[in-house]
Amino acid sequence: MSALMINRGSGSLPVYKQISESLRQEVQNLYKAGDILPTEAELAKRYNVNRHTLRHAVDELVEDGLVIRQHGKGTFVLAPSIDYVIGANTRFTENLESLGVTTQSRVLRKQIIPARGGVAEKLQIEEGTEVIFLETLREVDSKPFCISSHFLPLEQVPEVFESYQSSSLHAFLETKCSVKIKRTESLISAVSPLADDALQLQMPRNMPALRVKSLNVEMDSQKPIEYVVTRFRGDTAQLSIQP
Amino acid sequence: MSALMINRGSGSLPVYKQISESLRQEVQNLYKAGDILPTEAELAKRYNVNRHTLRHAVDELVEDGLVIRQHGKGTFVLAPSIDYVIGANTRFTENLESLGVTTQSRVLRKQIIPARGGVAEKLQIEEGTEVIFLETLREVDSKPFCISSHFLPLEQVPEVFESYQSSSLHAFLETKCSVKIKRTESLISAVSPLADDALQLQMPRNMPALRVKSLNVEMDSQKPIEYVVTRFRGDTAQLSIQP
DNA sequence: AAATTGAGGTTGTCTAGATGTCTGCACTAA
DNA sequence: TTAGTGCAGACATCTAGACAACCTCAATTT
Repeated sequence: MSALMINRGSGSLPVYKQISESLRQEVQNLYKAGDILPTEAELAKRYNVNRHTLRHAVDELVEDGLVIRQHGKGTFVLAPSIDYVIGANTRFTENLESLGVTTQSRVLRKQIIPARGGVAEKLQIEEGTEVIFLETLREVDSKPFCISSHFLPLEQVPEVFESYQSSSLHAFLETKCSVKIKRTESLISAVSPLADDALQLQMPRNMPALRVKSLNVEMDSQKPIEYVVTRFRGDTAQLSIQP
Repeated sequence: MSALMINRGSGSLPVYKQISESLRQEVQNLYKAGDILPTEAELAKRYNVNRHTLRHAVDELVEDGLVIRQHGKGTFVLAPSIDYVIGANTRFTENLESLGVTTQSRVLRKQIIPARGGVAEKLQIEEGTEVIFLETLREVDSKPFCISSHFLPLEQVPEVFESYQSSSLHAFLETKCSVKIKRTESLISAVSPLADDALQLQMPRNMPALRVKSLNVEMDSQKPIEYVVTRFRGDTAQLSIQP
C-alpha cells in the first residue's frame, strides 16, 4: 500500500514529513469529524517507524488543527475534511473597485450597535452613536470568497437596516437612500483569520488572510457613509490595483 | 539561578514546559532581535536535561514565533511581534506609489539569471533571456521593513547591473538609463513568508506576510522594464490605496 | 445498589545514543 | 589570488526503552 511507501533515501523528505502527508490525505479523504485514529503504536507498526517518529508526524496534523489528542483516550479527527486544495489555477483576481459594488452577498448578521473607537473615528461620529452593523458573505463558484463587516451610521441611512436584503449594497444605497458614494481610502494588511472567519471561509487558521479596510463617503458632501472591513482567503484572492 | 530550578516532582509542570517558560522570560528580557541563543547542547547541560527535552522546549518558542532555527548556524531571536499588535500607532502605512520610488535600500543580491516562466511573461521577453535579478532590503527606523525582488531585462538597462548601488532604483533608472517608468498593475495577496524572507524581516514564519507584485513599464513605449515582488510583515505594514 | 479497586490500553514525558545535513572557516593546491 | 577540500560546530532526524499520567470498564468490596 502507498501508506507503507516511505522513502528513506537521501535527498528525500524526512520520514515524519512523508508520514504526516500520508496521514493528512487519509484523514481528509477517509475520515469524518469525530472519528478516532488508530493508536500510535498501531500506526508506528504500520509505517515501520518508532513511536516517536510517528508522534512527530502526528504533531504536524495537530499543529494544523486537523486532529486533536486526548490523553488516555486517543487521537480524534477534528475538522470535517475541507478540500481547500481548490487548485492553484482557480485563483480569483479581485478588483478593489468592485469590492462593495457588485454581485450577490448573503447577509450573515444585521444589527444596531453603538459605535466604538475605531468605527466612530472613521465615520466621524460621537462614540456611542448607533450604527448599523452588517456582516455579509460573498461566494464565487458557490465557494466562500470573502466576508465583509459594514458599519453605517443609522441616522443617515435607516433604510438599510429596515429593508436591505441581499442585493448590491451600493446599488441599494443609491436607489433607496438617494446616496451616491465613492471610496476615499483603503488600507490593506495581512492577518491571521479570526476563528469565526476561518470557519466561514472554510480555511485553516494558520493560513494567512488578506484584510482590506475601506472608507466610503457621500460623493458630494464628503460625509462618511460606510466603513467596511473585508477579509479574503490569502491563497485564493488577489487584489488587483490599476492606477 | 532560576534557570536551574526545574521541579521534577509529580504534579508539577512537565520539565520541557518549565524550561520553555524560563527561556521565554530570558529571551524577552535579556535578548534583542538578532541575538543568538546558546547551542542546544549548552542549554541542555545548563538545565540538566537531555537535548531532546531541550529541543522540545525550544520547539514551543519556535511555534510562538519568538525564535527561529537555522540549520547549521544556530537559533536566533526574532523581533517581538506582540508589541506591534498592541501599539496600533507604531504601525507603518505604506503608500503603494512610494514602493519603488523612495528611500534607501540595501542590495542583498545582484545577479544575472535567465528569465523563467512568470518573469518572462510579465516582462514580455523570451524564456531564457537574461534578466537582472536584484534583491533589496528596505529598513524603517533601522528595522527591516520589506524585501523586494526586482527583475529587469539586461539588454534594456545594463547600467543597473554594472553600477547600481543603493539609492532609489527609479531615480537611478531615470538619471543613468534615461528611462522614465510608471506602474501599470499591482497584485496583492497574503502569503506565508519563505524561510529566508522571514529571517530577513525578523518575523516568525507563522505570521502572515503581504506580497505585492508590480509591473512597471517605460512611460512612452509602454515596454515592461521592471517586475517587482515585494514582501512586507503583515503586522507592521499596511498598504494605503487612494483612488 | 453503590462505591472502590485494579488491570489494561492509550497518550505524555524523559533519557540515551547514533547518524544525517548544513554552515562557516581554515587550509591547501593550482 | 582563487578555487576547492576538509573539518568542526550546530541543528535535524531516527531509533530504543522506560515510566508516568490518564481513561475505561469490569471485578470486587461495602
